[in-house]
Amino acid sequence: MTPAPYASRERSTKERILGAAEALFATHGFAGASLRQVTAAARVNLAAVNYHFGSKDKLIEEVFRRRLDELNTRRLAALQRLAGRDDTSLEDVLDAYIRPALDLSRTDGGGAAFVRVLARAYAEHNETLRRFLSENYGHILRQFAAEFARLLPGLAKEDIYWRLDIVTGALTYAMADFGIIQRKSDVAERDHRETAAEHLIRFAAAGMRNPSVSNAPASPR
Amino acid sequence: MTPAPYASRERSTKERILGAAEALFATHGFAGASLRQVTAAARVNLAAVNYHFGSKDKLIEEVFRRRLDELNTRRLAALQRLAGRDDTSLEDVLDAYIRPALDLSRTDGGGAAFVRVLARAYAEHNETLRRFLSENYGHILRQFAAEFARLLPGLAKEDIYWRLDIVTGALTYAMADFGIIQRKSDVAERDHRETAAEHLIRFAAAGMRNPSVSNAPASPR
DNA sequence: CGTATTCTCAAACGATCGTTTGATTCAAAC
DNA sequence: GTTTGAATCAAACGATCGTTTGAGAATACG
Repeated sequence: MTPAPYASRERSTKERILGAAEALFATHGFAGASLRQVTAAARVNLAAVNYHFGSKDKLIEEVFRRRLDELNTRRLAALQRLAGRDDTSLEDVLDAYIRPALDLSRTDGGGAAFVRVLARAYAEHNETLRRFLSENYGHILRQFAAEFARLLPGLAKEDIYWRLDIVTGALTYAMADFGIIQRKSDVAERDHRETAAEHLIRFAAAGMRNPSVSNAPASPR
Repeated sequence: MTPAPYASRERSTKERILGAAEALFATHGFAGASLRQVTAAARVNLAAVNYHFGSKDKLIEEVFRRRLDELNTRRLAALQRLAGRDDTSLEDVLDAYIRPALDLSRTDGGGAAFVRVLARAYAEHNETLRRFLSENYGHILRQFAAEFARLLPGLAKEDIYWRLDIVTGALTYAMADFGIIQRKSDVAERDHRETAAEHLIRFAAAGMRNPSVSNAPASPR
């Protein structure tokens, strides 16, 4: 009918599918969002998913890869601006870890949806996904742990990983906007997230600075 | 209405369904676990779910109600042993909040599965479920917040809710065993969880005790 | 006992799932 | 202008989903 050349379309079919899938996976989960919903939202044919990605599982992997590559790159870049410097504070390192995730959630192009997809992946406990995330994640985690170890010399290495794990939990939870605290209608969403980030960083810094616990029970009642 | 006719069986059909549903929802999610899987695991007929619960959604609600009633009761009982006393520490109150969830995850009767179901519910972001949880949750939260306010008189009420929210995030994450830290093979699971709880309580206490942040930006770079 | 009620069961319902097919359309290479 | 390979499309595939049905078995009550 219309001889509109594909190259002149706003976005390619693959990108439209990835965007729609991201949004729908965030809302309905991986099992809950069907390929018919995804392709309808992306305004492409149903068969396009299997043509371009091979299967639904491969599509899910691509949704992750697209965002995680950028998130990890940004975290590392922020960390490397601080690592080894004398004037680096604990809050700075936590900021390098937390802020890129926050910024991602503010991206216009669906980043806000992705952080919910990420949180969902943790909940799904899917082994394939876990391994995939762990591979892209362990790398980052080790570098941050090394910098924390430098700033907190009195802390056992094991304690650092424990506490970084706790921070990650609170961050995942906060980014996905699970919280009981409801944003007031007169507060913009980015201000709400900024406030959440500040609370989180302060909280995490205090928890991190705590003296080592390895040989002292927490609450001996 | 009538007393269980199959009273001689090990467990009633309803209970067997609830147990199997809990385990399968934890593993595969609400959309991912089918009623055929559930009824097969419970060794009951497929139609039994709709007969006893009305629908799959109602079954999901019952899975929550059964455990949450007990969890909330235990948290309140622990809190009321501490509330208002002179010798109550911040760690004690956090213990009353965190420990019952921990204990629940150690229950033989599938409690360990339920904490993962609970975490999943947060991720699902289902509005019906959220409202249901909020109703059973806001009640608890307010009482704990009041006790925290007593022990931390310098802290704004808003800050208390923010921090309690952060603790809940880290707790939910920890209970569901999402963490990157893998339990070593020579450490029993309950020891692993005990260690996680101690770290969490210590971390949370330090974060809670932090001076108020409401009028001071976190990381003014 | 017989009757009523509660529960279980196999079978089927229509709907929707992920995936595949084969024909058709398009842009570019020759 | 013809050929070629990539991309899109409508249609259908078998499988599985939640739910419903109606008959039969088990229990309770008169």
